[in-house]
Parts: sequence; structure tokens; C-alpha cells
Amino acid sequence: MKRQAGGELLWGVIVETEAYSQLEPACHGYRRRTPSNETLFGEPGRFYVYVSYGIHHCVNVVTHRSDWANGVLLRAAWLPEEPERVAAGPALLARRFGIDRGHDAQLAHLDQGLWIAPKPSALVDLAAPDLVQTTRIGISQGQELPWRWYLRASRSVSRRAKGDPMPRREPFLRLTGV
DNA sequence: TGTATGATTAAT
DNA sequence: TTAATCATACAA
Repeated sequence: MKRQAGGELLWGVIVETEAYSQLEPACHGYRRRTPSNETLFGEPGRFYVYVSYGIHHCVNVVTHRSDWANGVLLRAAWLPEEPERVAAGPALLARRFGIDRGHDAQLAHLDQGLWIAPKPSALVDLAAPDLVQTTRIGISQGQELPWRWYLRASRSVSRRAKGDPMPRREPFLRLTGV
């Protein structure tokens, strides 16, 4: 969720994530601590934002503990009242929420204007919460680890891998308020 | 300084 | 499947 400059709230439902750990080679903290991955080694609960392919931004939430690189990459979100797939991919998600390196190391907290909240059951009803666990994508090492999760029914997932179950036809989410 | 690489995306 | 595009890391 993001509180925008005009005071309006921008929000979406995270439908796809991947986990990264210092112990495996796909993680930015696998080799060494540098200025650009410093946040990943810092205290949990902050956003780690990195530049991808020199042109995109991707957002993680730092997890575990300080001096240990663990994080969860936010790969896709579904936004109400917006075209499907506007945030279907980590760089697209960052772009839609206007997140860049300026948000790196920022606390994921309401007070900071950018945060993550539990699904408000009064507003949103997950009709088909089936979670698919599968392998991560876009990496050359650590491909065997099944550390990617996404909501099966969401069409705003970045992409499906071979063998992954097909999406359901029914809407996966209902707006009951707003 | 110079070169290689990539947690991506859009187009083919 | 491939090209685009450049911050970052690392070698020299």
C-alpha cells in the first residue's frame, strides 16, 4: 500500500513472491556485502530496492535478521479497477507503485507512506486463495529451489512455469467494500 | 580505466 | 527466442 502525494491511497494485492537467502547463489547477498546490497544485510522489515538490468527497479522486503542477507522479492500484484497485469512482474510492480532506489532501506511501515498490510477482510475477499509453490524464474543458479509462490487464480502473476497448474476461471478476489 | 553480467521486459 | 540497455562489480 502507498500513500500518494495527493493523499490518495494506492493499493494492490501481492499475488507472487520469491524468497532469497544468503546461503544460495541466486541471492544478491551470496557473495559479498556492497553499497548496493547493504540493505539486504540490514535489519528486517525494510525495503531492499535494487536496479535490475540498469533500467528497472525491483522491491524486496528484508527478512530474518541483521548481518544476514534474507529477503522476499515482490514479483507481482493485482490492483483493483486497473487493467490486468499492470504489475505482473517485479519491475512492473515497482514502476506502478513509483518505487525506486530512493525507497531503499526505508521501513515498511504506515508512517513511511509505503507499507504492507494484512488483507482487510472487510474490503477484500479472497475467493480462491490456492497458493502454488514452484521454482524461481529469471535466475541461472539455484533454479532447483522451490522458493516461488503465487496465487493460482490471479491473472496478474508474471508467468507460469511448465507443469504449473492452470489458473482458475472464477474471479479470485471480490471487492466487498471500498 | 575497461569489460562482463543480469532476481527484466517488450517485441519477434 | 532475442534484443535493448546500463548500474554494478570486478579485473587490471
